[in-house]
Amino acid sequence: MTLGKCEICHKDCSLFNYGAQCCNACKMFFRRVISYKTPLLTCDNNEKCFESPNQNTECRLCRFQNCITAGMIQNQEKFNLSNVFPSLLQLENHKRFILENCQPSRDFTFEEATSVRTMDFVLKPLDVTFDSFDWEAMTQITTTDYLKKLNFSKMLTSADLKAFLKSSYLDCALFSTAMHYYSMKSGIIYFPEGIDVLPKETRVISAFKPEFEIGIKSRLIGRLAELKVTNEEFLLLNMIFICNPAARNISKTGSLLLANYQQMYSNLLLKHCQVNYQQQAPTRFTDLLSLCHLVAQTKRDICNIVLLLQFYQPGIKWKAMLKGAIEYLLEN
Amino acid sequence: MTLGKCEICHKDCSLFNYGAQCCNACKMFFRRVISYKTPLLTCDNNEKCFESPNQNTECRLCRFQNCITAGMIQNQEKFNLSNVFPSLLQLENHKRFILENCQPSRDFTFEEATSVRTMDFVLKPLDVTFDSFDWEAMTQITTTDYLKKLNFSKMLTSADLKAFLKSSYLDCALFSTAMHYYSMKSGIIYFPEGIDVLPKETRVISAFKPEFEIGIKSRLIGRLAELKVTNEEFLLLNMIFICNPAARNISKTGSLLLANYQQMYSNLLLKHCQVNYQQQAPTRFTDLLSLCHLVAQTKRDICNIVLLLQFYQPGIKWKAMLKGAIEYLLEN
DNA sequence: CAACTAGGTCACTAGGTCAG
DNA sequence: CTGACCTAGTGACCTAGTTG
Repeated sequence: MTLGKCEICHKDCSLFNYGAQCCNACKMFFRRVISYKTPLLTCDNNEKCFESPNQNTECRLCRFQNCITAGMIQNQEKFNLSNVFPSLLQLENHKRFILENCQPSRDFTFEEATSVRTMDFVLKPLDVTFDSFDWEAMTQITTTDYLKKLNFSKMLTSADLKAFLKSSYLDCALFSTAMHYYSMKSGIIYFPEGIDVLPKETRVISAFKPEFEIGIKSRLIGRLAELKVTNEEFLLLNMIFICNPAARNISKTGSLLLANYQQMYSNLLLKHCQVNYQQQAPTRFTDLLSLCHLVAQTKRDICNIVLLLQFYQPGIKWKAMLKGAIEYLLEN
Repeated sequence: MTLGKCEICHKDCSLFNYGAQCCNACKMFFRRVISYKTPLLTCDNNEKCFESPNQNTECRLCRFQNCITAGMIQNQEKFNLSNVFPSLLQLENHKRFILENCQPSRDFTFEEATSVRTMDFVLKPLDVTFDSFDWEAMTQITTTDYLKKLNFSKMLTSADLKAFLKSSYLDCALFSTAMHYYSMKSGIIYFPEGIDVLPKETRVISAFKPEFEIGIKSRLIGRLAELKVTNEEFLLLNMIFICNPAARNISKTGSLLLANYQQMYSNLLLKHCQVNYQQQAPTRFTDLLSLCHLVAQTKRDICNIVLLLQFYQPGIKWKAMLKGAIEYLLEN
């Protein structure tokens, strides 16, 4: 009867569950994790339990990594629109509230912001005013904080979480900002209190062309308006862009997990389009996905601005957060 | 071998089952549903799974809708008198018990009563007395509750269930009341405790002719007595009248399902007549079916009374239930 | 007897429960 | 949190009855 072994715990087993040959115990474990019944995942063994197959201590995180490696994947059925929207919306609103009303409890570094540790925020006194750099740093910190709260973030190893956060936070921040100001009927993006997203230092750069500025401030938002993107579509698209299995330095397991989630969000968006657009669903779906290119282009524009700033204004004192972010950005 | 595709799940398939080209899996699914082995049917996807043909997630309700649309129909053989009578009788008796001994747990609206949600009843204290309007509302609520418990009701989408309930509850209530008091040897209908079915407000209407009153109270019951309608005949006739494929606002699929059931109950009644009346079976069958016109006529009379009441007694405060019911009635 | 179909059986899996 | 055990839905396969 026992024709094989559980791919996770290597016990004798002939069952198939969630797409992998696995015993009942591992099935139940996987199910509890992916259904967010038991969200906390840490490893006391340097996240290397699974590297030695004869190890007798397997922590929950490493056990889950094994599940993903074995190809286990959650049933799409419970991952439906009515389950997913409310939590995404709540996270998005919470992020916006923190961004507009709080400040970080101290000067976080880029490495700290992209680590597993959570960051504290305190209410911002009314007399504190942020300049463009402050807002940029604040946006990055709230965005990484937001990304860490996503369900699948808690299923990544600390190294993969870092790789994921570094690779996705900027796309997420850009897309989310554009969507926010589009929904406020604005044609360009800015920071709260009407602060320009481009620091004043850029004004004196002779090589700085107006096309650049327009590109950054209104290319993405303009397309959102053209397509009349709804909030639901944005939330799903954002997840699809974020779950990038090709994130730099990510492990094979992390990549698999992100690919699974990207697939599920993608299916969900297609379904959403089919319900709302019938025959035009494939066109709508493609139009929405093509926003990905605009986000990437905006990111390249920002990269160029940073290079120009470094060249023309070498004396700028970057905040800890921005310094690290820029280093990562220019490493590409 | 594979000359076509399953009309439900679109897999390659050359079989015909239950009147449609369909694979074994869909055959088994349909069989289980119509035999009430697996009664519960809900959709998490807004009941639109079947609107997009390439969807990978198909819920049970939508899959069943597809079966009906493909023309699948149950074998009449298992749908015989000895299977059908006991459950119909039990539902009818249960409704009568609730009507005479309970009251709604709160003031339901017409929309609530015709939604999928079940309604709660509580035992009526002995000192509570109902007037004519109370009884009318109570009759409508118990009737919709009764209709929701019919097997095929659980196979309708929520929208179709609403359309079905709104279109059928009054016929059902009128016919059932008439049958009840005919079987009690009464010549006219009334409400429990001897309450007049016509509210006292009608007495002062000058345009109110006695023929009207007689029509409503004794036309139908008189004909039941003339024909000496048996309880079995009533139960089947009631189903035939209720399963009206021409219900207003019903979808094509819902209409098909009701037509199927109407056909089956109709076949059953004819068979029942043949057993009990031999050569006179066709005559008996036609006589019984003609009761349909009397129910419709009684409904028109009620419609007229409501119009008169609204004209002569504009100050009446209708209960929530009656208000919605009247609006629907007068929309025709 | 060969092709076909209604209905039965049963191994299999997703998900729930509950004692430990 | 864990995992043995339970339940319900599923669909491949089987059987018996029908028909040309």
